[in-house]
Amino acid sequence: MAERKANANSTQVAKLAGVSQSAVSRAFTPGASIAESTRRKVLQAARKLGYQPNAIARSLSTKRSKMIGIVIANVTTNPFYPEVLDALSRQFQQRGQRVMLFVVTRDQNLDDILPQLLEYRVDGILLTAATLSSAMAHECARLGVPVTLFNRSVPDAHASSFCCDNIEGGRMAARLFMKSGHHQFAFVAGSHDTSTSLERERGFREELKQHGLEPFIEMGKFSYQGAFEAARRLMQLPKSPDAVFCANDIMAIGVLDALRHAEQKKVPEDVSVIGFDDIPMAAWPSYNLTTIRQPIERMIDSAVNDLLDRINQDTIYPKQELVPGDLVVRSSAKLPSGLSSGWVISTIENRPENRNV
Amino acid sequence: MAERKANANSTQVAKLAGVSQSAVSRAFTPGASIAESTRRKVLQAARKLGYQPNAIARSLSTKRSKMIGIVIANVTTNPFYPEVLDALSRQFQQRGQRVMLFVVTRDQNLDDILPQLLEYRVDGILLTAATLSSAMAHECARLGVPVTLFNRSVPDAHASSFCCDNIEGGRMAARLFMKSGHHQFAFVAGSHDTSTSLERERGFREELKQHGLEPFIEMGKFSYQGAFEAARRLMQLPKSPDAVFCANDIMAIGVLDALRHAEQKKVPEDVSVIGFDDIPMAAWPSYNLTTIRQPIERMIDSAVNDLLDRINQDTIYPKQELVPGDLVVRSSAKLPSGLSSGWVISTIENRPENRNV
DNA sequence: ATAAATAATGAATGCGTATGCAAACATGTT
DNA sequence: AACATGTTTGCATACGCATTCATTATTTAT
Repeated sequence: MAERKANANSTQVAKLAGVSQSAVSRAFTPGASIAESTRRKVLQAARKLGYQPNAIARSLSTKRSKMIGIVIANVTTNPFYPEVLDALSRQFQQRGQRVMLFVVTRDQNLDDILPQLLEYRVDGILLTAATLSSAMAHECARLGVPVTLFNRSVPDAHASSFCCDNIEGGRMAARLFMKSGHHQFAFVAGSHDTSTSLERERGFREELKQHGLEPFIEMGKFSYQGAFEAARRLMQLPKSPDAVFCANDIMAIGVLDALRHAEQKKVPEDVSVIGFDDIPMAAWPSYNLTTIRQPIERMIDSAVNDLLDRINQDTIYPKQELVPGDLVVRSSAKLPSGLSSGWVISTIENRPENRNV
Repeated sequence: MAERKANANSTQVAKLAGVSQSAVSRAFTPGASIAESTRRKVLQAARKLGYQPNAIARSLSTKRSKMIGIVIANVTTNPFYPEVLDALSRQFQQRGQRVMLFVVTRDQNLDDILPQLLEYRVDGILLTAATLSSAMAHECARLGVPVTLFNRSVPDAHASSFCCDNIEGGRMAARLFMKSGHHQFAFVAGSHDTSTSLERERGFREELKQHGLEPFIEMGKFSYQGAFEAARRLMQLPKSPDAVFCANDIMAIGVLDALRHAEQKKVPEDVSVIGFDDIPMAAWPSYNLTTIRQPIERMIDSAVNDLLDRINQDTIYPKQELVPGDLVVRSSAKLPSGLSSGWVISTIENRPENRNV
């Protein structure tokens, strides 16, 4: 019985419904000027023909593709990014935008892939764990395509950016370490050209420096494995650190595993570890990671709102927003007296831990 | 100096280059009939105007969007899927296809989101961790849009499907358990309506049954947390199991953590655990999970090839492919004598473990 | 040199929709 | 009944490119 109907278009529907093609178009355009009776006729004819408006043609005509380009890296190496992608994608779907996705490696040059997005006339671009060359920033500006960076600070003022306050995060880690009486500090960096890693390092350093202290630095390459090896190198130092701050959680977990399984160290008795992000795994009992939580949902709400606003009114200027993180105290770092595990210390408010396990 | 040039089109380029609009089109169409000299003229004019072909218009004209719709679930709860998404997306990018992404929850009905893909006239659809209603399958077939399921077996013959041999995987787990002298068996299921979980359970059961054995079943809801709780329930049974097979790795890890941190059990001395997938975390020293590896790359190669082939020639019929998994022996399950940890037992070949840590 | 074959070009049209505009219609007012 | 107001409608056109077809330029064969 499956009648073989080919892909109908609005003209065919119009003919069947006994109206003009315009009427069909209006029947599918919310808020268009059309009588309820004709709309019903049209919809009925459309159903009969299995008609569905062609979004490609609509895009051409309206000069709006209703597509957002998302560029993301590190999807497999850092569980933080699948979370970001999930939240972003849901938000855009919900707001009636489709997502055109590009997965890249951290070192991949966007100058080859942004043009592909622009070819498809995406309404806006969201970059995550990826940076924008200023040539490309200008190109997007010229074409009037708003760009938003997520979790990367911005090179010039052509793009919006939404970041956790990495510097303050680094400071918080340093303060906690110092308050609970550590002596040798280390920072496991992600890379030397990523704002997140650099800023977290900077805050950490600066806060230590105010007390005349200075951390060792090791490179963890933003990966479990890289951090695992970095931890081993740290432990071979003559004065090996008893307080290790990592540029993100996945590296903190690598460090924890190295300390426990390769170095016979107890955490936090011998060495304290603090991470950054608060990925779900951080709450697992095997790790129980003390970390700086990035308020993903809030950050993404802001980023999505900003991007959609800039798409709809080009009078709005790009914005740089810094969202404060929360120190989530678990048990991978020694506690100063008066603090107990399971609490979130926010720069805004204190509230009990209410997530996961 | 940034000359403010608006978004040019082929006609403007043609005028500047002193040729026809057709020539411009041909200059950007590989293999088109155009003299090298005119092509150069066109490209030069194009550069001067900052012209880039409009893929939307091209799609309308050619009736090929060069877009693949990918629908994926569980991105945040199971690290296996970010890996899949990463590989898929790369493959398609490399083969000149853009990706339109939809992230859904496991229980979300695709009948609302597939039409959105069809509106954009995607050339093909790839479904991962999501099932296809037969109404939608028919709709896609009617419109001539090929559909491929990844990691889900197929309800009817309108779609291709690429799966790991889940039944045989379940069997392998059962055999390993039995060979190393376990007595009480359990299966931690993902859900009761997902082919992966059902098939893995079935293989496990069938193999046990041949020896007159039967496993306990607990529901782990395809999540760390769900499996954590399932493990606790299992340990409260009068004859608590000493061999637990989980429908995937993330649940196996949840079970491991529950056994160690909530139940004071030693793994594998008291209880053996086997997972499924071989996600990167499975190789971490904290877990060292014995598991059935899904050969992602191979499966994805096949899936992508099949989908692109079906896009390019509609004479090709959908295909159902079953790829054998490999038993990766680490140390979360007791070993039978003669087997040592760190080996991959494949149904095809034996080869040393060569991944991660 | 000429015929025959081949390559390059431009004019015209189509892809499927949205929308400005003017005409047609409905509704309410006096 | 005539008018003013507001709502619906269809016509015509634009969106930007690919492609067919007929024409012209170029090459190759004889």
